[in-house]
Amino acid sequence: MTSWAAILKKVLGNYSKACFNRNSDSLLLTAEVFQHSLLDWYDCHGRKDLPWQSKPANAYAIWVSEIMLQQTQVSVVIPYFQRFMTRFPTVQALASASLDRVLEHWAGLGYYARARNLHKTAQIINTDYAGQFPAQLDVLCRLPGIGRSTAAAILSMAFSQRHAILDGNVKRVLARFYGIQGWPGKASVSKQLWQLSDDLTPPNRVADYTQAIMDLGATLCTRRNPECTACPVASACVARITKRIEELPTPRKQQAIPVKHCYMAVLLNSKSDVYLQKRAASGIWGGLWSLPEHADKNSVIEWFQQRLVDKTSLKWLPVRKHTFSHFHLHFQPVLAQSGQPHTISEFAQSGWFKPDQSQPAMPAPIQKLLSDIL
DNA sequence: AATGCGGGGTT
DNA sequence: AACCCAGCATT
Repeated sequence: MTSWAAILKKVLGNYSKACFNRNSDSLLLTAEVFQHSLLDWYDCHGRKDLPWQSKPANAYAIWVSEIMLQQTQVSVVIPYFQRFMTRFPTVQALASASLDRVLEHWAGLGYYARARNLHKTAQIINTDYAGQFPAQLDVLCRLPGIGRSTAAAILSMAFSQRHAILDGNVKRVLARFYGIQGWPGKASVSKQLWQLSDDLTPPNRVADYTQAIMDLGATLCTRRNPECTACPVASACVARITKRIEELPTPRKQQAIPVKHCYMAVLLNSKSDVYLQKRAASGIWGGLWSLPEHADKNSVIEWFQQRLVDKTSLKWLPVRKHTFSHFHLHFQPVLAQSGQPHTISEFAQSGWFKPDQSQPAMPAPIQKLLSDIL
């Protein structure tokens, strides 16, 4: 008897009873009320001038923005988006650029597989689809870096196709509105939320609706201290009615994250260029340029000795800490100046770089280290 | 079904 | 220090 529909009927005084009388299907009815309330709110308070919003819609810009916005906040994305679109204004420009150039424009955003997938997908669209976005959900979903939610977002916002999305904002809004318990990463919970998102997605104004429900989650229905007093659907929100706003959506069970230790070799030549290696394509900082990494002290010392740097001239700098989503990294930079030009060939690509330039693409903590010490 | 993958922001 | 954020790919 605490079903959502029962609660809704009790509290839904301010939305017209005519709606209830007109249709006996409470779910369908609810969807219509929800859509109308949300779209009215969007017309007054939604965001309509983000850099990737244009009339007519630019599918390329929407795609790039959607990838950048994965696990990344709007305010962080905007300057990256501007620079990226200036340098790669079209899918053709992106497809014909080198991966290194793309990564340079991504450095600092994190989740670098997104940039590699973006580049790969640009080439696929350019060659297999004549530069035009495939406008079918299942086709889009097969492209690297595009999952169900991102595909639905592109198709709804760029092509006005009716598809439901389920990003972090929508998960939070729906988990609260329907009082759905359980971590949304769990398959059964995710399945429920996808069903509800699809139930609510309207056949008309779907582009506005998609933006509206994300705006609601991003600006009012925030993780902490949501502004329920300004929310267009607050009167029917189960979490609000049952005072469970702070508990929903259920957070994932957090486990202690490990600390990993390593050394980073900072080798300078006579011109004070720094020696960098290109990292493997997969794993942490995949494809980026970074300092030679060593697991233990002996390994660093040996590495420097091979380059004619004596053990006694090494400068052991203070340990620096960086936190990833799944582990802490404590790394100690080891600084030395080499009298000789370095000629030993490596498995990885390597070279000397001016530390004060934006090239090549470096991880943020390495960039920070070099700017601090050089 | 669970894990790997960054970095910036907030509290 | 803990937690969050316009997810997806891999295993």
